[in-house]
Amino acid sequence: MTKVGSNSGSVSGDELKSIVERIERLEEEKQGISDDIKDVYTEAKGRGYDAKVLRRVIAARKMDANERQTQAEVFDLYLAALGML
Amino acid sequence: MTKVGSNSGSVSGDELKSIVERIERLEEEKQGISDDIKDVYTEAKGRGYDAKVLRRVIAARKMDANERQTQAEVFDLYLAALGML
Amino acid sequence: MTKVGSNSGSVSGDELKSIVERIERLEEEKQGISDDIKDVYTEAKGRGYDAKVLRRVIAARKMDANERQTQAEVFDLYLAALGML
Amino acid sequence: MTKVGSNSGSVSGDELKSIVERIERLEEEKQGISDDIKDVYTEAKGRGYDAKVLRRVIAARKMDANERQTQAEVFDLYLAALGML
DNA sequence: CACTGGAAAATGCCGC
DNA sequence: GCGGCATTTTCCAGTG
Repeated sequence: MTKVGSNSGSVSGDELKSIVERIERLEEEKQGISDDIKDVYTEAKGRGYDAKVLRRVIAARKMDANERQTQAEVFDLYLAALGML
Repeated sequence: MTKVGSNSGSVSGDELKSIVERIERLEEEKQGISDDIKDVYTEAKGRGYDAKVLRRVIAARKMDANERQTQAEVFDLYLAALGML
Repeated sequence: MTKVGSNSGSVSGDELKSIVERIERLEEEKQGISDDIKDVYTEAKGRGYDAKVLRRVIAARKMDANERQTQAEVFDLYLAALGML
Repeated sequence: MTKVGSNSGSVSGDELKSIVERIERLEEEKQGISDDIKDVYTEAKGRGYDAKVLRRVIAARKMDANERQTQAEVFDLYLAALGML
């Protein structure tokens, strides 16, 4: 049951306000970082890199090496089954 | 575990092909409808309507149809606690 | 300028309604097909296929063969430059 | 054309590495903040708040801050034409 | 033809 | 553990 339900229609404005503001503050920071990331991609693009591929590289690095290998194998297996290899 | 893992590296090409083709067929149809929608927007634009606003009207109506009031009481209560009402 | 702007605040309700309803009708159909696609993925999963990889296979097939090859080469090139190959 | 295409198959590992690492660093920070946000929601939940509603409150405030009234006149006009006001 | 903004897809999370 | 939902990310069309 929620706080709302458990106290008959009254909520501490201060407590709630604090929570909301903390979240909003964090989301601002997060947005700032997202913007920074975007900037780096833009810069990379300016230097001649292909942003799309760059994203795939980052994603690949994030993946555990073994997992990556496994997925690649399954992928090829499916292509082979479809006669595409 | 995936099919791949469970049968030592072999996949029925026919079954997979059937699945893939069904999906591709459906995606084609879907694309066709997307094109139709785009056509309507284009036509509307030709008649002087603002496509951007049109989209917002559609979105608003969808929200209407769905819930619009779901959880609204609790929501208003929170807004009130924040001094926003 | 939009229709709205060009006729001093009046819009033909019938014409607009027709447009909106046509779009909504099409979007319903589209949603239905999306649901169908989801069903096929669910079924495939039930048969042991890895849905994630399946999506990649579909995407690969959609891509022009040459373009795919090019992207793969660039991808490997980047990995090599990073000492990951 | 990408850097790749323009230099016959070779990419400066150092430059690329720098770019990739900057992005990865930023994404780490971003993830950390996401975790912080999640923590706040968890804490709020522990105090009896409904996380789902909280999210809607935050979203509503964001819309407030942004525009809320952008294009609203045209929008209302269309709604009126549709008999929705 | 690059950029912005909006739609679509994919991923991840939370609940049962 | 799985399905549904919300968020995030990716893609694409419209615009200057």
